[in-house]
Amino acid sequence: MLDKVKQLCNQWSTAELFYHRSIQRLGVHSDKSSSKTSIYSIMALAAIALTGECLITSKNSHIKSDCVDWEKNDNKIDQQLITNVGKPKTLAEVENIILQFASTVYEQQYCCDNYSSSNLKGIDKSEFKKSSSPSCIWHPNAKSYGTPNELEQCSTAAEIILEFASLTSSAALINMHGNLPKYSNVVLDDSATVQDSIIRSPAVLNNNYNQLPDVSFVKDSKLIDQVLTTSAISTSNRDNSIDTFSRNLEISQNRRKSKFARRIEIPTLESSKSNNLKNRGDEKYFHSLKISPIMNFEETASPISKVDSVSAIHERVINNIFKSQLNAFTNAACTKSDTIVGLSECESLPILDAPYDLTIGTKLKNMNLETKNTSSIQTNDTKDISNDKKKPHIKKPLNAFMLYMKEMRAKVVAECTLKESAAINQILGRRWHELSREEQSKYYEKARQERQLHMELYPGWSARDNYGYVSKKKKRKKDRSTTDSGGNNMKKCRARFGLDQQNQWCKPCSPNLSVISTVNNNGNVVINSNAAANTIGVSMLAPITQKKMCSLYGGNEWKWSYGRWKRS
DNA sequence: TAGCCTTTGAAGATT
DNA sequence: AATCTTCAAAGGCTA
Repeated sequence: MLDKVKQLCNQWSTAELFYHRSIQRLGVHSDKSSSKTSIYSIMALAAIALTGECLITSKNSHIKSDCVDWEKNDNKIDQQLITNVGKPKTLAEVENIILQFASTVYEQQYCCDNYSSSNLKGIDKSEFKKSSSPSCIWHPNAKSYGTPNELEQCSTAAEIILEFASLTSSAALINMHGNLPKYSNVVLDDSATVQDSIIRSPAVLNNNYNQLPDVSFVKDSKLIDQVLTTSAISTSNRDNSIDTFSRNLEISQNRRKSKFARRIEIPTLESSKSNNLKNRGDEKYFHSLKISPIMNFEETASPISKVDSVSAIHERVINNIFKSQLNAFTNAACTKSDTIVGLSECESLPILDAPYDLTIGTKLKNMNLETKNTSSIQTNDTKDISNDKKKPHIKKPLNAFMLYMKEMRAKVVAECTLKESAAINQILGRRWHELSREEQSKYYEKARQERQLHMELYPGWSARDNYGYVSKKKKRKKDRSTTDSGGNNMKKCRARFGLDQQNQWCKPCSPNLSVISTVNNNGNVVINSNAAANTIGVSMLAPITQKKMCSLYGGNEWKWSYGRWKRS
């Protein structure tokens, strides 16, 4: 198991390296809005996965026998892939394979471009389709882009990737020569080509849509089960695992609008169905294949919905597969480091300080930077320095408001044309309080999931670990301001104007939304001078605690209810 | 260039 | 138990 995880990690890092290098060598931009590039990317990724899998499984004789089937095919690429099975390929060899994959696809596309943009009259489309339609690169013998039943079955992750990749490119090409759809409701970019419009077309996407969620070609049900059980959240759907997996795949396609999708105007009845799929561009399939935590997961600014939640879960599921295996490996390596032979291999493994949240890629990128920053922070305390070096900085999970703020910030910025975060945060704070309990509960639930996931990913982590991460200078200043204005002034204003004239209080004393507070676990309302005591997430307008209220006005029967103090 | 500002909530630290 | 402190995000501003 340990060896497998090691190999998986190595394949992982190698795949990423090869992917980027191949993209560079192709001279194409990694612009995700380019559907052509996405196809290249998928093909390259598929080739990488295949290559990596050959390396991994080369020790297994039964796998090797699977590879023998490829020899039946005349494809030179396949020949190359199996040439050195069992021997680690050099960088140049792997890159050449990838480039051949990509160039093959390009030639086919270029050829199709010419045909599609020229006069197709007189050409037997079916014949052309038969001869030029690309085959599945994993199952080259399956010449047709047919129903799932016609597909050979897959049993490994790499096979699934390849199947997706092949279907994606196949679907685009076949549609070019099949039923060319009408795109009256589509406004092309100036730079958009006919080819672009075809590949991005709803019909093409529809075709893909019909194919992709179907995982019937996945032979090994354990694989699906593994995917599902890795998610702590989706366990309730396990009984219907295939459907759930399909839904996750389906919904994940719709996470983010493509550049093209944003330019679709005036939905018509005819296009209503396709508009539902308008975002399912090729890049979506690339997104769906993003199994590397290093690849960016971009967050949308769309409102929270079930779609988003499931999509997020889907992302998490994929990432968790590798994280869980890596964690298992890491823990085993640490606890048994004395007994593991060849531990030096661990050092060559990529450092996957995987972040906790849903935007895995971005987080990882940031965290890597922050880890460097952390190590660069110089203090006189040698203990801190040594600790920083030992531990990568793992950030706190976002709370409900932070999640809300992250999502709505762009919207507020667009509306208010403000850029200063402090001002925007004030607006967001007000809007947060204007939200209904139901609306807020969505974010609380999301935050709860974040904390849960964070706990699973970093079992030993504590918020205490991050104490002192921010400079102590800031702490000193805050302490001073809190003492000066928050403490004494509040007493003065309350004493001077009383609770009935809180509108006369100065800002630091005012029980406005910035000072308010919360109901703690005991039902007491607590002042939130700068932060809150242990809360249950119920924000209410209450300037003082019950205890203080009682001490000020006598008795102990005061209770905060529906926005005002009442004697019980 | 580091820290401030500004928000709410979670959690650790302190009283 | 109650209260205080810190840190999560964000990006313009300031010393």
